[in-house]
Amino acid sequence: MAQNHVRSAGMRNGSNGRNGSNGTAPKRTPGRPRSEESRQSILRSTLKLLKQEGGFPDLCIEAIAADANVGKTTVYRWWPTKAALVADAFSASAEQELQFPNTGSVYTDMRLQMRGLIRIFRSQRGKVVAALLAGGQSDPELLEAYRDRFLWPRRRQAYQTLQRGVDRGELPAGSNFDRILDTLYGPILMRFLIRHVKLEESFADEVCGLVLKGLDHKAAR
Amino acid sequence: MAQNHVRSAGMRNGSNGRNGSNGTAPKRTPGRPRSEESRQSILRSTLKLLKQEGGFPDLCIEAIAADANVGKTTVYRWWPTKAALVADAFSASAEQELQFPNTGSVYTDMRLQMRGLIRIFRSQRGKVVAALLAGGQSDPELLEAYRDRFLWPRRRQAYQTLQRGVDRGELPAGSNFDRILDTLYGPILMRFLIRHVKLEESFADEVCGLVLKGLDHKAAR
Amino acid sequence: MAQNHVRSAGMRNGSNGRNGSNGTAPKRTPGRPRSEESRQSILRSTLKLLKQEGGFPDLCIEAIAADANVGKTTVYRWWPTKAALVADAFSASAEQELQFPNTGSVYTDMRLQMRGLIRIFRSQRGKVVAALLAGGQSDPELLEAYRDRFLWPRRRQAYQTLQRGVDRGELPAGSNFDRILDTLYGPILMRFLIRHVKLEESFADEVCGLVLKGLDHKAAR
Amino acid sequence: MAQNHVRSAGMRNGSNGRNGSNGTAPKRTPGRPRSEESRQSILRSTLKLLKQEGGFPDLCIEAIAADANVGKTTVYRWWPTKAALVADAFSASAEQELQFPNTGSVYTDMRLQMRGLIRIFRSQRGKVVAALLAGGQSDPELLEAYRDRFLWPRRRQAYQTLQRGVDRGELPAGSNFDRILDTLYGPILMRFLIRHVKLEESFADEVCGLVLKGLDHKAAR
DNA sequence: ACTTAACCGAGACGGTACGTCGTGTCTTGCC
DNA sequence: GGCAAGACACGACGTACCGTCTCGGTTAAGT
Repeated sequence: MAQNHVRSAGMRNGSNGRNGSNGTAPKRTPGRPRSEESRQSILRSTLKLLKQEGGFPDLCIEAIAADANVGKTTVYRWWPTKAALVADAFSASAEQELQFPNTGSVYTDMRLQMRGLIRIFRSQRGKVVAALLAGGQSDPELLEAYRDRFLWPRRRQAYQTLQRGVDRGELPAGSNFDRILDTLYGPILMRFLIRHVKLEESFADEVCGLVLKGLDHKAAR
Repeated sequence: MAQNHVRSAGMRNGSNGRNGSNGTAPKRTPGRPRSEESRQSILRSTLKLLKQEGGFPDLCIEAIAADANVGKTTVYRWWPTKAALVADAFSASAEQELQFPNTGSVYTDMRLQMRGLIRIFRSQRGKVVAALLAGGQSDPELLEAYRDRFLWPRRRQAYQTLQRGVDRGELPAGSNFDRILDTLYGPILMRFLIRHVKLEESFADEVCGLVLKGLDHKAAR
Repeated sequence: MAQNHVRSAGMRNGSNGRNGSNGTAPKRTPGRPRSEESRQSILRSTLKLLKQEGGFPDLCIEAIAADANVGKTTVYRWWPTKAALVADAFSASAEQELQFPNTGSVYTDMRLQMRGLIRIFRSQRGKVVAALLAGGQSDPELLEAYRDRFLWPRRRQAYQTLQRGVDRGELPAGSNFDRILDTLYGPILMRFLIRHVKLEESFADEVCGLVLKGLDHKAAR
Repeated sequence: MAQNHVRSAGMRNGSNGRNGSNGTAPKRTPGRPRSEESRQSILRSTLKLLKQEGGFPDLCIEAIAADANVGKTTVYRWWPTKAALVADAFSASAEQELQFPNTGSVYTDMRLQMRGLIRIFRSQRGKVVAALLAGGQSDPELLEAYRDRFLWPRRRQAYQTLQRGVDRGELPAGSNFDRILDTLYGPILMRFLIRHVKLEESFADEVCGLVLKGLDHKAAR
């Protein structure tokens, strides 16, 4: 629900969202408007450097500004911390992905989406997620950003997928969705972060088998 | 007793592994022996500061040395990186806890141990684990330290617990233990790290119910 | 009245240099005329801040613009450098003071005027003069402004005063006026700038005594 | 008298000044001693850059550190401000110069020394003095440094020179030395700083003539 | 009345230098 | 040879101003 940025870099001027009843004046703040070009250049450089070096801690704003051909001030003007910047950059890159399919089977829907997640975790993009979660351990705002922009949007879709399963009778009515979802995704996250066992796409199938197969006739609450 | 660090600098001298009666090599290098007092003071300060500040990234060796009343050189002499130091400090504090009980029921054995883990995660010690995992995302050695000193010792015990379940017929023969364990512990780790849902001890019961109850008559492979 | 700045940007338009009756060029450029209010506000703020902070080097245009409730652009539009601005501000504040009296005695005329100068040096206005001279050491234009607007106007009057002395026979004919004047004012400037001895008004009397008394019967060339 | 540095970069260790009655322990502070090489390198670079660029205000510590192959920290460790650094650098370069001769004539002694001063003012070194005095107008400590290291040492010598004149009967007994000296040097300083008249060596002769010739039979108090 | 042109405030922009902090290394004298 | 103390070269930090630039909005003179 809370969909705002870490510290809203919001829309101050520009072709911004409708403003109420006043149809005549789009109410721009005075002064030179923010450079959209710079903004995107910064986010692009952030992702680029985040994938290269030793992750979040070795990422330095000085380098981002240099890479983006931008003054350091411009970075600091719009993002209060390195964390907020990374969150924004990640979020900008994680727009329309990891949709849930609708195959008529909860098991298949979840399984396929989880496989997609594992694919992302194993790609370059995985480093960004790891950096975000790692950074979040010492920066509550960053963690909140991860939840708001990555976790909740997807989980809302997951709720619908599970609900379809309930409606179809595949899952018992009254199932605790969060409990199920954490039990499905937790194992993937664990292998992703701890790396004690190689994370394969097939692991999605295994976890789904373990968790969902047992549900169709046993109680999940 | 003498805990070596990640990039083992071995034991050169000092009051290490007793060799009084051993006739093979009473060899002690010349010079002043390593100060056991300093060593412990450093590890103590490391843990202390790790719990306080913004976790691993904000932890600085300068502060540790100051807090421990020790020269920076002494820290660098014995630990090659901040990560190694933290790993050692963590390791030194990870006494024998989280033993698995043997109640005659896999379900109960796992459930109780998982509750213990959640208790630790929710305590001050949790911050250290979080810091270690966070740091490990950009430092493979640190992550390896976590696995070697925290994960594997416990998991070896868990294997035995599960095996007892198999022996008793509670679990199907040929069960993939790692798959089961990751499905049990992953959800806890997920809630611990992402904090999207409050991590309660009862969550251990719920996950065990979801995962283990379905196993006694469904195949886990 | 309209004081141009060092690197004269001339007068383009505005309610400046009255040209009502002048038939040659009543030419006024089109467009909005320069805001006299802003101009004075800027000069006022410049002097104000120059007296406060650490003098010329710590004076910053950003602060002037803010203090004057004026856009930075407006300052830069009319004054090419900080130095030019300060020179203008100083110049605008250097009303007709420090007139030379005409008592019938060179000694008295000089002495009284020098006392007036010392009074100014010891007042708030002194800080501005000091800032101007200090800034001038690394900015020839600024120094030139000091000379043109402060030194020469007064010195021209001083020449007349000395000439009256020559005419009256108080000073030898053929006296080198600059040499005399520098010998009179140099000591005051020295104490003002170096502050090794407190600068008192009576010092004017002492220097005049030392320099002028010896002149009426000894040759000054 | 007060001969200390701006903020004494004093002698903490090294082959320092005799320490009282204890002949055995030269009492070195612990830790790595200050690098004499760095110190000199910094002072050298400071003078070099001060002569080049636009004087004191354009001198930047970053450039000094770079030119001296030294960390910025090292500069800041030993000199609190740019001003203090310049004062030190200047002082280190102004050791044994501008001695007063002893020719048997006050007039000649002063005249020759003043000519030497003018030579310095007209040389590259003059820029440093100007920078020091300019900086001093907004930095009392810097001005104090100028007085302590440049003015007073020389003035003490000047007192002796004048006293010899009194002893010889060239100057009236009870002469106010500071008044005389300011009247002699002030004019030179004025022409040096304001540059309204070219500063020639012969000006020393002229001022001495004007001031000292009148003294041998007129009272200087 | 309408256009044109220059002004104005606000404030974002790419930069440069600031003074500070932490890094990992080194150099001392003492233990 | 370990140890504390602490100076060293280095590099990134986050801030302050620089001088430039774009905005929307005046304010007149010249149509």
